[in-house]
Amino acid sequence: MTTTEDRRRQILAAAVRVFAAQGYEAARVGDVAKEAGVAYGLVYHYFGSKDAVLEAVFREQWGRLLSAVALAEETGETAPEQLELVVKIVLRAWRDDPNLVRLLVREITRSPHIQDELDEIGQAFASLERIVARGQDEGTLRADVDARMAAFMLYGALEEVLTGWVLGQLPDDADAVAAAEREVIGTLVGGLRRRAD
Amino acid sequence: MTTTEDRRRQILAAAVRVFAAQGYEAARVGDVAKEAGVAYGLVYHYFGSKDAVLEAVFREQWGRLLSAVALAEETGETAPEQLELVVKIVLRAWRDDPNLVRLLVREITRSPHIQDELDEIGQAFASLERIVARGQDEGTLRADVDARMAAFMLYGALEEVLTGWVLGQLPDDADAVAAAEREVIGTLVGGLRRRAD
Amino acid sequence: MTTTEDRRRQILAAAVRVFAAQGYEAARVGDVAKEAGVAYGLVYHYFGSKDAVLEAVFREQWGRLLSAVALAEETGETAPEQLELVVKIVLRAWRDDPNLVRLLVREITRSPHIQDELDEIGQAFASLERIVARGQDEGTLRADVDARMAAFMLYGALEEVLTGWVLGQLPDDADAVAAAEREVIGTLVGGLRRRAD
Amino acid sequence: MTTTEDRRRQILAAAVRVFAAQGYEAARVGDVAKEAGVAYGLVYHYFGSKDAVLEAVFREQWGRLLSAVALAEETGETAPEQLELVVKIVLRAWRDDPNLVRLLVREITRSPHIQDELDEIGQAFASLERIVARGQDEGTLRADVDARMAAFMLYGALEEVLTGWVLGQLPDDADAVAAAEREVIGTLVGGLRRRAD
DNA sequence: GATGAATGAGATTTCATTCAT
DNA sequence: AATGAATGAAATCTCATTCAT
Repeated sequence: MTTTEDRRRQILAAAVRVFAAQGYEAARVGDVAKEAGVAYGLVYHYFGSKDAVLEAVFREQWGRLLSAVALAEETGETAPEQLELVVKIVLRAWRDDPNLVRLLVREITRSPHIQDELDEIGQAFASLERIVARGQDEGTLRADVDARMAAFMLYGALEEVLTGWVLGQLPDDADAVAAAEREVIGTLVGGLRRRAD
Repeated sequence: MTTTEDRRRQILAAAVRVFAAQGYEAARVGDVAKEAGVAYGLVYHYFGSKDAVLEAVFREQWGRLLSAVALAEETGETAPEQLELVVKIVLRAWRDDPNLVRLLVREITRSPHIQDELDEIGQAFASLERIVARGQDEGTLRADVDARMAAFMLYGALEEVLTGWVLGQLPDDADAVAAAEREVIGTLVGGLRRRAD
Repeated sequence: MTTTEDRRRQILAAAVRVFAAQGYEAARVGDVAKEAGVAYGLVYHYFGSKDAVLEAVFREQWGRLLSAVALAEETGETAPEQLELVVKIVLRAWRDDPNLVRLLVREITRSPHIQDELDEIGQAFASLERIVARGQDEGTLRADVDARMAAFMLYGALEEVLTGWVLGQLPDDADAVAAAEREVIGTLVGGLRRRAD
Repeated sequence: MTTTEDRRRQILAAAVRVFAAQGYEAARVGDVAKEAGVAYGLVYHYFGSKDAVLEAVFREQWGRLLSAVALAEETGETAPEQLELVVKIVLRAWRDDPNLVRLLVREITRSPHIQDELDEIGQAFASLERIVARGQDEGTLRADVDARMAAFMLYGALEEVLTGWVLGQLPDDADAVAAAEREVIGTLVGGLRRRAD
């Protein structure tokens, strides 16, 4: 049963692999179909267009990551602790599904196709921004940094670490991933912390 | 005179504008030619292919930025001061040539075929990494962060700020740019500084 | 049914007509598609490129002729009789499919990129060579001619007669074709025959 | 002095080499210029077009060969002896200028560009045809072969031997060339000879 | 005469999308 | 639901020819 829904997921998972490997523009619809082991036209049966496939990946998969981030915001902890949690969530997503993360990282900020329609992305930034703002109110984060700017820096640093892993320019074994977590937290979150001085 | 080299630059400058406005994939060679005010085939006279145009932009324009970064390394100042200089150089490049920065930011991650050949980028990372390592030796930067990882975080944060400007998600008036400089320096370089505690 | 294979043949047959009429270089892929009554891209669906279409013509159509030649070799007859059979087969191919012969004659020498891959042609020469060599062993053919050289002369004479027909420089009505058969046999095969003197 | 005429010959000689190596269609005008060591545009200064270059090669170089053939016709000897002379002239031309012969052989019969304008080629055939016809009148050549057909067969056999040399499929050392002469004469001219029977 | 940059028509090829089965 | 042949617009690239210097 749910064969229909299974097929959909099967194609979506294949799309993640193919888009991650070749980039969205370079990937052909036929590559996705072949990777999924289904007929050419079936991609169009389930999704209306190539764009729609990418959008579905973003909406459905990115959502998983974003809802995790949203959960971090709900925690009763202090802002720095919430930021730490966000860093951990994002970096660990790499371990769970590197292809997905690779795709999100590569295409998300840059896809003219998508941007307008997907405010989920904006929500991630908004979420980070809110956490920072709250921290500034609480007095746990330095107040001389624009909250939105802080969110961008944090996202950028995370993205680049992921990119380093994606492109094999940074070691990505378990130890390195664990160390990266500590280092990003120490540097970024540390850099945002308000100090006694 | 040097008409030949001028023509080359003329086409390259047009390519930067067109690629920045439309994205590399979406831009047609004819658009570049028209923007440069030359005939279709002349682009192929100077560059062998559309790809080669992009590569030339990367190699030649990106090089200008990177050599500026390299100069920062030559300064006799302390590592944190050198890092501050790098941040200023990169962020100010936006003011000087937004189209170029927009292009570099948008396409560099997307072009797998370019990346390999362009070690200039690798050199920028190496430069940053060396500065950080020296700072750790001097005792001016915290030693519990891998130098290469630190370079990635710094680069990523800078890139994302630029991206924010490119996509209009961050304010980019003169004041905002000046403030961004202070904030990135405060957060990132600050986060890497060794503390008395 | 077998619609797929039919379509392939349909395009191939159209290609033979178009290439024969205009020459390979002058013919456009669109001409082939139009002649076949199919869309532009379908040619690329079945064959990967314009070159591949020509190669397919050579391999598949030329093969039919060559296998006929190979059959001549299997006959139990004497070498001169086998050579006569070969002459008849080749000259009659003109009557059966002038366009094909026109194409083969015009393009085969011109296509250096094709030649290497097509050993079918080499096999035709080898076949002729073997027949001649056997005739020399049998004592039915003169022994003071290199067998391979004899094969080349025979092939060349046949090709030129076909070329004469193709280009309208030799009469090609039924009588002329019948006469040509006798004359080529009389001259070439006769010239190779061992004589009592 | 005659610098002008020298330049012309220099370009023509380069064209022979380039056309022979790549084929006329595949060769680019720039290749000819580079091979000649002159500027691109100079080819157009001396010859009006790419076609005109080929035509000049045919007219001027082919003429040398044809006039030699014409001389054979003037000899007072019998037809078979004249044919032998023609065979020798053609095969020895290979030794003198293989590239030229390669070009003539490859393109002459097949160039749609040229054919109409160049009746020199027709004259070669006409010359051969006349020799054969005279031989039939004299009673030295068999009368049951159409004279024009005989000319075609002879030309074709010669062409294929040359092609064999061109493509390296037949040995072309001095001994082989000498043997080829005897063999072609023995077979072709022998095949056309009238016999006592 | 000599140069080679400049032109642009025209060719091949790609690939998202449609649609008959 | 599933298939994959069929379509054709649109892109890249080639190269003979022109022309200003």
